[in-house]
Amino acid sequence: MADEQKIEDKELDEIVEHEDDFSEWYNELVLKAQLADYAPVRGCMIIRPYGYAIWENIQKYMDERFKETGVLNAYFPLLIPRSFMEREAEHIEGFAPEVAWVTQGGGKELEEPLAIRPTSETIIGHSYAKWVQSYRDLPILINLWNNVMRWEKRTKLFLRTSEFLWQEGHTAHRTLEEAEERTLQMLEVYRSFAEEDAAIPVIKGRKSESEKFAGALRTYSIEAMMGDGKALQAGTSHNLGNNFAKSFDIQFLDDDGQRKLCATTSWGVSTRMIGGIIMVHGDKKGLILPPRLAPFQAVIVPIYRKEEEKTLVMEAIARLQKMLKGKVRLTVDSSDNTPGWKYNQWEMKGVPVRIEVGPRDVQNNSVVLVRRDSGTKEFVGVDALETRLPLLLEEIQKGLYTTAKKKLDDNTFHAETYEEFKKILNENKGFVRVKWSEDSAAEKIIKDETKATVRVIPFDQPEGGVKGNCFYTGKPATCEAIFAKSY
RNA sequence: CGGGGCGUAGCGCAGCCCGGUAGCGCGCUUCGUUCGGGACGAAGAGGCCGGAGGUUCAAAUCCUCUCGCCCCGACCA
Repeated sequence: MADEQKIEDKELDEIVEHEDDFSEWYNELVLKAQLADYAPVRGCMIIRPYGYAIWENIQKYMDERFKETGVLNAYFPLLIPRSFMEREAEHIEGFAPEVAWVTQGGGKELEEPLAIRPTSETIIGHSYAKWVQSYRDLPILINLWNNVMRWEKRTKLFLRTSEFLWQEGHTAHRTLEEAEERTLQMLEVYRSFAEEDAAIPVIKGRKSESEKFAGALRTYSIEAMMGDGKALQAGTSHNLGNNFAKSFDIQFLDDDGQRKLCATTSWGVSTRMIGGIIMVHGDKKGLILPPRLAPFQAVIVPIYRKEEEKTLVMEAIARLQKMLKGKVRLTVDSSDNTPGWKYNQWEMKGVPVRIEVGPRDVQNNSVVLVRRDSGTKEFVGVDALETRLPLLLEEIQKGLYTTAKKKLDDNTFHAETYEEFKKILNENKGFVRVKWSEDSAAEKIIKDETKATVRVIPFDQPEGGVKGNCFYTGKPATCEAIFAKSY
């Protein structure tokens, strides 16, 4: 009887098998790993310290990369006058349905409603117009770390919330070519961040007409494959051409004496990235964090029976902490839970390495290292730990990327015909690569019938151009595109 | 906005059909024994049963109206 009860409780407590119900697995994991919690206001989320620490690491690595390219941080206001929003026709059309408006202030109806920013292109445009007089004022390279609000109809923690944190970069340039170059440069920053720091392999490419940013000339993105085969847009970079410069009158006098319009760009990555990390690397035991972004890269679990043992073990741990300080982000779980409980807890939280220190280890002057990704155990002498642990973290970082890359490759299929395309979508989970004629009407029909959309038109195209016909329209293909269901 | 589920202790739920002093598990507190893969015993603390109206001697339970949340679709970083 007692045993039966125990088994039941254990099952209750375990996360849903993630193959069975990926969505439920995801929700439970976010809550149980204490990354985030639901907020009192529908669609909003509370990011808890453990989740926020991941975001801080993301910020740190991205910010370094931005600054290397000459970008500086600034802050722009949360509230944007309605008239600003309406200046760029496509922009307001695209965003109108999801803007939240402030209509009252100080107990009085406002003369002009204020939008809570869904993105800052318009208010940026207003300032850039003031700041730019001469070609000597260009380029302007600014990034904002802020929050934005979009009244989403259906929300999911980290992936799509009404309010989310992100960075939005906004640049202004002398020529269209320079803007294009910057757009691609930032896309490459995103790729390198995703692949090197988040260990998420991505496909770089261009968005289709229907998927591009409202008001952009061209939108580029990095697309990642989640554990259930769906696509996640992990970052976007937009070449806005002269569109916003026209609407906001961002002009300068060039060295040939001509007044010219600036070309602008914008680019963003959000807390959605955290959702991506969860869905790419997580397993049935919980989260697996890439060492570079993990709040704790290793957790020390002390093991002891008697008080004397405890003293010895804790002393040994204090020495380890001292030795590893500044080299590895470390935490010690000295709570009075049992070791088994701690193992499970920290596996749930995705800490890359567990360090076990017990009486036997103290006696041997060694520790046990356990990898979160593979579960592999190794015994390491205390003296070797200082060099071995950082190396192990590097191995895990690479291993996570390699595993994810293999999964991406293995689950990217090719289809020649629409029949084949539908068959793949029914029987497999993943991306389908096809020859494509970039026909927007056809894209809409395909979406209605299969829920799959053009995620990206990869930069990586066949040499010498695409030969053959579109898998759907039969017209001559203009590119190869990747279709998938998406978040 | 459509379809489906659900609001009872911090969390997960039972009780509701058939009205009669609010229960279980986890967690929490204290003490003791434990501790190398989710320990055990004992003693405790904790609830306007989402809200408002009704019916009734009596409502978590029946009726009406509301509010909120989650999931699935249309919209999206």
